[in-house]
Amino acid sequence: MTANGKTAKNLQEICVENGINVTLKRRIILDVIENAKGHPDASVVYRLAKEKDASIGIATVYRTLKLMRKHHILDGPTFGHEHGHFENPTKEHHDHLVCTSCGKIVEFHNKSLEKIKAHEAQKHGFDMHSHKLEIFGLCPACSKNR
Amino acid sequence: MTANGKTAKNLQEICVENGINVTLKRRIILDVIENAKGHPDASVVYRLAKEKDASIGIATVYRTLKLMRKHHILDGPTFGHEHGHFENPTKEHHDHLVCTSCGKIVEFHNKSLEKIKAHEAQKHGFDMHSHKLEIFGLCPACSKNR
DNA sequence: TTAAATGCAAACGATTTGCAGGCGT
DNA sequence: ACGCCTGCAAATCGTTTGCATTTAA
Repeated sequence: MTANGKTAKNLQEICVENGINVTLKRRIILDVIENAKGHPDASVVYRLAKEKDASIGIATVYRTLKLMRKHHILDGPTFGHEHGHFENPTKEHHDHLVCTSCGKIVEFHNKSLEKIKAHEAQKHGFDMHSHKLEIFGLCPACSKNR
Repeated sequence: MTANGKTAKNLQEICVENGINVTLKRRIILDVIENAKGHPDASVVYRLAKEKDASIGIATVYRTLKLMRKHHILDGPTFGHEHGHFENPTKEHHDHLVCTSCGKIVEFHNKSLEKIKAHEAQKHGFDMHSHKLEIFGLCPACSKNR
């Protein structure tokens, strides 16, 4: 947030600050992401970008997304925790801190958090049967190495 | 089967309650998951299961895990967004209620929740850069149809 | 001119599926 | 005997990479 209370930076500006060369294709991809509803995946971005510039290839989309991740400009659930890890539900519920650099996972439990989850579900008329919270960031060790 | 529904059930019991045929191979896989440290993925489960029964194939592991997910017995990333969805960090954060029956998604925002997230990250020395909370259950409409 | 960026297609790793054989009831 | 369960290998899906070409500073 800036002093005037508005988030002023767009993705393109953030890229420039990070020394990323914002090419035409990359600009199109960034535009798509900024204007996309919800949480698009690579194929959605590809489709939307292709509507604006039919010459864009899927590889460029992936390469651009990866570049953004590397600079911590974009991130998302599966970034840093790529595929199918499972949880044993017979253990007591806990939430996760996930290090996006080394993959380290720290479990924690917070009663107030659980209460709020239940409350939000009830508030929207949902019959909750499970929930998952993941917090992504840098663990102390990786944080130090920057 | 457990005498009362309150004491800790193991995965095998939960399967029986769900009408799942617990075969020898499946029992081995369930054992592995219950005793595994941390958050194993399919290949880890496969490796550990194979130590107990060398004839187990990777396909059986995947089929078993999928079956568990279908019955909401195992929780995994597959529950929500399977792969590469990402979030535009310039937008305001929100959490999700996901209906496991019809797929409906309701977004919500809760300031206390956000505070607790930040607090937990800080408490464990994590430099948080994103987070995701998903609450799974039945939406009002699907809840009514049961 | 030269390094970075790109498209295409092949490669890759994780997961799924078709099929033929096995097992339990 | 019948249908569920399984292993194997091939297929599929999302993602990455090698290479030749294009682009832009």
